[in-house]
Amino acid sequence: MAGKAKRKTSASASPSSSVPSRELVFSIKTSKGMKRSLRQTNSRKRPKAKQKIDAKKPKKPPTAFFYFLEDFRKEFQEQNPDVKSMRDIGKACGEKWKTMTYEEKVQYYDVATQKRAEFDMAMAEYNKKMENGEFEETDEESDFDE
DNA sequence: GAGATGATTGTTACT
DNA sequence: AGTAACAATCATCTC
Repeated sequence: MAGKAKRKTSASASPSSSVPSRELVFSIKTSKGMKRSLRQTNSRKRPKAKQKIDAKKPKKPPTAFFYFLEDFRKEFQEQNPDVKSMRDIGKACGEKWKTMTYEEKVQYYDVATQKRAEFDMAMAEYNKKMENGEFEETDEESDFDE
């Protein structure tokens, strides 16, 4: 296990240090709600929630919020067995998420950041294969000989 | 009965 | 630079 921290991205968590003050450059600004607003304005177009089975393209890793959801959901169900759907939980989770402090959220951000690193590598490999022509994802000219 | 949806925020890719 | 779409999950809804 020698330091495998090969991330050169801005994240560079550098957890090896005691990290008294995790200098994470997360852009947690108050300018949130904007994106959602746009989506809502345009109406979230969701043709199908069914995820496609694109084994070639690396799926997007769950965000910090989702990790928090996973943990929060368990506790939430215990405290609120009446609540069932994830929708209700999501609302409660989102509300609490906003109340959470940076330090509390940073835990999940850190996990998400690592996942992002893997995703980045997976994407790099995916792109690399693409160059090799392993996959013909691009529907430029599917008619090869037909 | 089986498929689709809705709700939450965050991240990513594309234009 | 900004927007559109998708990531997990499951009760509920629709046909």
